Amino acid sequence: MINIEKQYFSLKQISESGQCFRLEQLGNERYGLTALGRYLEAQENQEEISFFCSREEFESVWKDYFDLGRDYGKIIACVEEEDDYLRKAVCYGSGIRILKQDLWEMIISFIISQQNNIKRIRKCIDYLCRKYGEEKRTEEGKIYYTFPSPEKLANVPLEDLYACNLGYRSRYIQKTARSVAEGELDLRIVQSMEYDVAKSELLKLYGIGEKVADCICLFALHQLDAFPRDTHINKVLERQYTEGFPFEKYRGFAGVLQQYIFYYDLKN
DNA sequence: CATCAGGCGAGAC
DNA sequence: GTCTCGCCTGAT
Repeated sequence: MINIEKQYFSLKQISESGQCFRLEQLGNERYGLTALGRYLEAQENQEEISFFCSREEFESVWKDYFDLGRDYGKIIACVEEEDDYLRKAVCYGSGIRILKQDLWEMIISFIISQQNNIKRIRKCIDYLCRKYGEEKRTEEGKIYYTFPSPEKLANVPLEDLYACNLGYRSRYIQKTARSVAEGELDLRIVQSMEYDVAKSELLKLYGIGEKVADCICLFALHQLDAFPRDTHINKVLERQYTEGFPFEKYRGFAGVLQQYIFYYDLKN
């Protein structure tokens, strides 16, 4: 078991912020995360978070996944004094971090997210994993399912995708899975591209537009300049930033601020 | 019963 | 380039 001081780190807020759909609350302070082909349980109280894994696994996998090498206090400190709205937002969601999630999983997850709510997105992804993912078992006997590969999803008949309640996104998922499986887009190469280049490559995939491409850049590629604009964010920008959001002042981490704003708006 | 959820592609202009 | 429209499904 590994204990982490809970400064700028809240599993509850990360889970609720809607960037990760497979981090679920199991009990009052207990969380389960399925990611990177693994399963991790964690416990969170006021002061600290306990990870139930070895020191080695924590150091080699989860430390990077949770972006623990970055000082989010420094980002929060950059928020302008006179921007009351943003100061309230970062204060309210100060435990949010931007995770480094799997690229393929984020591509499909955020295709599913369009015109959809978090509860149903989770349900769809869970169903896809149970049906087409690989069944695994932890040492403690917990059964979990990995995220299905591009090859696997490419071969699922359209009607079976519809049966997963994916709706019109079924066609997007099938076409995108086939594009990736056939090597039209090499995901390993996308990982090392500049933000603008990676985004334009993602936009070529069927079912991926501006908003979804930015979500993928932010939550998988860790391109912190990506600033996904959904209906909520657009309303906030119209309401709070009639002169325009000061992107130039927050270069290099505007996407993190987007998450604070999204979360604050979602919960208030 | 209507409306809306973290949009997108296709077609018109 | 910009605009409009239709789209699966479940919750309210």
